[in-house]
Amino acid sequence: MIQPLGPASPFPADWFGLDAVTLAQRLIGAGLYLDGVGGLIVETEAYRRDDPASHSFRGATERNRAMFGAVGRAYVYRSYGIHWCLNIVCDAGEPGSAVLIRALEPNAGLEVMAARRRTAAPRLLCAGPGRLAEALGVDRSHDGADLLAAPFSMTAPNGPFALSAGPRIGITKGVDHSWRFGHAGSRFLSRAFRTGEPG
DNA sequence: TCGTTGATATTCT
DNA sequence: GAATATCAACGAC
Repeated sequence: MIQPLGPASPFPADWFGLDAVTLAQRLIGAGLYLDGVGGLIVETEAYRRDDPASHSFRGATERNRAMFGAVGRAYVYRSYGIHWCLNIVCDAGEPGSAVLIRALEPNAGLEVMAARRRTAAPRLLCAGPGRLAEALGVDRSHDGADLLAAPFSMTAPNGPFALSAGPRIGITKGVDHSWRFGHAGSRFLSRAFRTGEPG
């Protein structure tokens, strides 16, 4: 569990101007809430414009247009026809980057999440991008929404945290990058990391 | 605990 | 038509 060291402080909006890999690491430990329901980010993945695994690789389309818009906004897409997945758009000079939020350590609105997920096991509420979106109530209506304005809110990480890194999950291209990051040893991850070292 | 598989919508070829 | 940034149910051990 991530132990709070003090009161939550606002998330620094200028971090959204960082490149996706850096932001993906800094987001670990940050709070993410929708209508007050959510928790602390424990797992992320970075996707860049020049990255064959990224939805933005072949340029802007109707689906991915949020990735080419303002930073700090949500990019929400349908995964495998069933699930919604939530990204945070960022930009280090060239549009088309985002960080996929893969898992939260839930700490607010546990009852609401349990009802939406039809399970009360905290470990299974937000462990995976599809589960996380279902628990928070994220859907297409949130595509393009500002993560620092209602109904969303974010808090700064109360770190530093020990990070794990490894290859991204579920992709067939760009597998040579270790752009998946997590809070080392967290039990709320979608999957364990093979090594404990950041990369 | 592990591996396999079906469900399902949207995008791109 | 094929592929997909996933999940849960199920059966074999």
